Amino acid sequence: MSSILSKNTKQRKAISDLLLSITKFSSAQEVHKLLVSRGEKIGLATVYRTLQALSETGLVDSLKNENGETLYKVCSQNHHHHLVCTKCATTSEFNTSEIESLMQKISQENNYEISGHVIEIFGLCKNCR
Amino acid sequence: MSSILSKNTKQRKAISDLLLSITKFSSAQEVHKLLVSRGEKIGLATVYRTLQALSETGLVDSLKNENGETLYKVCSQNHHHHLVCTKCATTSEFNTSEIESLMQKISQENNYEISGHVIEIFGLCKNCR
DNA sequence: TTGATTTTGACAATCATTCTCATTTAGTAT
DNA sequence: ATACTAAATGAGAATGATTGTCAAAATCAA
Repeated sequence: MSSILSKNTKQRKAISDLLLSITKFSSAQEVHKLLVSRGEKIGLATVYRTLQALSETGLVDSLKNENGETLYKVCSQNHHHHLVCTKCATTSEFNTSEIESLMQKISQENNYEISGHVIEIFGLCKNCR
Repeated sequence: MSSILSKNTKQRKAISDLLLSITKFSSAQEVHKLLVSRGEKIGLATVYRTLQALSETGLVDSLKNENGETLYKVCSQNHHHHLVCTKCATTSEFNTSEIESLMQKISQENNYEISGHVIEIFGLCKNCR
C-alpha cells in the first residue's frame, strides 16, 4: 500500500492521461474498462493501487457515491465540496465560506473539536432534470 | 424488498429491543452477532432485511461509515445530522435550519434539483478532547 | 383450525476491493 | 550497454458486506 509512486510506468501515464481527459468522477472499474477498451494492457489491481496512491498524494480527489463505491477525478486543489448528478455523474464544485463558519458554530454549540467533515450533495444537474 | 413489516415476529421484536438498548450506530453484522450471542435464533438475512425496512420507515436512522458499511441507530425523528467522535464513536445530533437554507442556495446557484445530501462531521467530543 | 400471505433462514451469488506472489520493469550503478 | 535491485505489475484467489433464492415456518384473519 505504498503511495510512493517512485517509478514512471506506462500504466501510470495511461491512468493520469485518462483522468485528465475525464470530466466526471469515475470508479476504478470504469477507469479500467475505459483503458482496456482503448487497447491499453493494464490490470485491474494496478488501477486500484494507482488511483489510491494518486488520491493520497492529493493529485486526484475521491469521494464515495451512494453505493459506497469510491470515485476519482482531478479537481482543484483548494478545499471544496461536490454536487454530484445522480443521473449523469457529472459534478460541480462549490465552496462557500458559509459552510466553514457553520462548522465553527456547530463545533462550539456541541463542544466538539472538529477534525473533518464530509459534505456531498446529490441531485439532478441542469441537463438531466 | 418490502418495507411493509405487516407481521409481528419474534425476530423483529428482538431487533427492535436491541436497537433501543444501544447507544451507538451499529452494523447489521454487529446486531446479528449480538443477538446470536444473547441466544436469539435469527438469521443474518433477516437482520439485514429488518434493519433496511426499519430505516425506510424512518424508525431508525442509518449512515455509512468510512468503510462504506451501513450503520443503524434509533434517532430523533426530525431531520438532523451527526457529529461523530473519532475516538469514542459516540454521536451527537445537530440540526440547523441554516444547513437547509444553504442547500437551497447552493441548489439554485448551480441549477441542481437536489435529492439528498450527506453531511457528517468528525471530531473529538467534549469527553475525548 | 384453516388457509392465504408474509417472513424466515440456510446457503448461494454478487460485486467492489484487496491480497498474493511470481514475473516484469524502471532507474541506477558498474 | 549490462547488471542489479527495489518497485511495479497482473492474473487470479480471497475477502467481506450485502443481496437473492426458495422451501419451510410463522402470523393473522376468518
